[in-house]
Amino acid sequence: MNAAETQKTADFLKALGEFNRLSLVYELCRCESSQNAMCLCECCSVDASVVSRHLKVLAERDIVTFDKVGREKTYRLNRNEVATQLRELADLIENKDCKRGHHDV
Amino acid sequence: MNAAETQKTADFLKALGEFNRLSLVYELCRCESSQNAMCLCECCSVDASVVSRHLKVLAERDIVTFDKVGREKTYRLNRNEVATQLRELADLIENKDCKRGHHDV
DNA sequence: GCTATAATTGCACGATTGTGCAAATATGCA
DNA sequence: TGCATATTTGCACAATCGTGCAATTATAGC
Repeated sequence: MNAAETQKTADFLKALGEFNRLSLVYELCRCESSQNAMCLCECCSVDASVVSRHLKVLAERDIVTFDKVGREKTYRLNRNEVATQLRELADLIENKDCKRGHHDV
Repeated sequence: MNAAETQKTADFLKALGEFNRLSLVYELCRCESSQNAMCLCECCSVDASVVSRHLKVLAERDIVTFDKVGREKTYRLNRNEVATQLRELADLIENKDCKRGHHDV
């Protein structure tokens, strides 16, 4: 596990590991269709600018994707990608394959 | 998903979502046996006090457990618990069961 | 064109966080 | 008892982060 990969995984987890951002993810999880930011604002009681910034962080980590329709941006959760990343980490931690190779740097 | 649960999950992810802490987790992942903090220090180039604090955070979130043997504390990764939490989140996000219940607060 | 709405950006602020160093504490061993 | 080693704690500091507000940009509709 090199440093760059570790950093990338840490950034991914950190993006999810904040209350309002995780709330946004849960909110998007509940929605079958894409949602614009104004709609998502309602799920966490913060300013629209804050939601905008949180969504940007989530998008940077590929946790959400958006389409621009008119003046709105509609966001959707990258369900498969996020779930896959979490499961890969779970597999690594549960250790299917790394117990033997001690200190194989 | 109530606020307390959301906060708990966010705290768990935040604990994993820091470079040196995740490095410690990976290091423990590589080790079949428990490791004391001094040994773990070697995997991230920071002061022993920093490692001590990071391990405390990981222990608070039940990511690692420790035994005290003499003046040493030996840490081990809670593989199953951590993997389970990650998989549960993955399942939730991939949405086996919540798509229908819109706004079921 | 003008106005209303959606979203972003700049700025400021307080809170939290990661860190190193030195001191303190705890324990093993001679 | 005294010294060495493992770990924690107190302190300080810089950096990051989450936030609100006001201003700005982008776009739809009149």
